[in-house]
Amino acid sequence: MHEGLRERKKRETRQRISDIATGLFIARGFDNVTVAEIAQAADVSVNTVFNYFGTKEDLFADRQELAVDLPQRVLRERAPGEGVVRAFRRDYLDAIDTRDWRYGLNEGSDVFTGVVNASPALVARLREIAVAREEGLARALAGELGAGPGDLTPGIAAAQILATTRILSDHALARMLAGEPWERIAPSLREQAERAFDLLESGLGDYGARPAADDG
Amino acid sequence: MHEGLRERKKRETRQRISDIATGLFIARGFDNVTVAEIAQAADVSVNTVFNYFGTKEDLFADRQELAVDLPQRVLRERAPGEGVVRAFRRDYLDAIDTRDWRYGLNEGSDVFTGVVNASPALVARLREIAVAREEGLARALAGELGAGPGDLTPGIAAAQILATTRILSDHALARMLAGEPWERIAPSLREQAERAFDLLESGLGDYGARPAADDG
DNA sequence: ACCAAGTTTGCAGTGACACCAAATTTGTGG
DNA sequence: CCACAAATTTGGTGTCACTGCAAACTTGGT
Repeated sequence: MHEGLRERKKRETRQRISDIATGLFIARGFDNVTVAEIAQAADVSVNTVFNYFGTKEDLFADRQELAVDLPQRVLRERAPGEGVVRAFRRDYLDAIDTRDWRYGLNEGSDVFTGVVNASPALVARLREIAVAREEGLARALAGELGAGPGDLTPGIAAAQILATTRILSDHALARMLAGEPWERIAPSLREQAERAFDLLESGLGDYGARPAADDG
Repeated sequence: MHEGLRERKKRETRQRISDIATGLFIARGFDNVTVAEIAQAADVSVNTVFNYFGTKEDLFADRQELAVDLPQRVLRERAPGEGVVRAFRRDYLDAIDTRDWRYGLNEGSDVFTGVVNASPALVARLREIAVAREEGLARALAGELGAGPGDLTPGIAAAQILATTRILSDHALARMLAGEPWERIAPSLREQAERAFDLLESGLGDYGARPAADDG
């Protein structure tokens, strides 16, 4: 039941391809690197690359795939009596403080984002992953709360929660890309997160109500 | 300042290509139709197709593109004193009653959806359009309410509102695809919409709070 | 009729990816 | 150590979206 030579080589080859590809992508941009090039640099045939990775985008997204069920973990591990929104609020604030990668706030995520934004294919890929995350969370919520198929609340809750974190992180990322140091970003991000989650909890109310026109 | 022969021909050609392409897509599926085929059927060269449409997906998305600023219209035309959520609630319920296409509830939208879902490329395209809609609404909100760049509320509101309509329509679409008649779908969809927009207004609160474990 | 600008077309790539059959490598029983 | 089967890699060949370019053609204005 040990790991044979075969499996080890496979793992190594896969890793080598992924690493080399990522390096090339960061250095020269996703669209300016051909799979043939990657194959050559990794000393395998093009076919082998496609044996391991179904598409070129998979070469870059690899790690992100794993993050699909992180939201479900937050759900599962919330404290007794703790609502879903509170759990995510806690988790997000914690991610800010520890600069954890799970909401894309780690160091180097600006470089990563730069590469992604330069390629429509990668942008599309990340969105797909976001959708998977949302669907996963929605399913988990529905399952745990025993919601029937006619109850759309789990889906809506999942969408709203992840939309909130997404917008918070997008904003932070934009500031990082603009060269603002993390020390300046973090405190205001904390405030914004607090306000955003407050909004989630208490709703939009009559946000944007236009004052009755009193003509004068 | 009339429309010359040139411009008319252009419009006609574009329309012909788009129509023929759409027909072929619906008949045989997006991925089973080549651009060369479309070109031949439309009696133009492949290059001409790409002159009018940047990508193959553009051939199908064409009409949807126009819908990008519909949400902004809802915002702009809301009544005095009416909050954003209420405006969209009204608009969505109206769309159900009139079976309008603006939220994808029209007849034939199930066929459309079937074609889209069968092709990853088209799915990605529609998501892109959804993103554009969201960004547009967010910008419009921010502009009208005079929100500063540090205020994330417009973005969050836009995301939450469109997420709500998206989920409502997705659900309805799924039922249409399952063959359920519209007459049965509409009433329950109305209820679900009411509840969904209520949720938007008043927030998630402590939704999903897990009861404190009293062991026994 | 004639010229300039706009449009269409053919041609020759490039690059992602599919399919397949021929090597090559690795795990296993004798 | 020697097959032998299964897994893996590889080369080859092909399709299709899409690009860039220069030639041919169409249209508007003179």
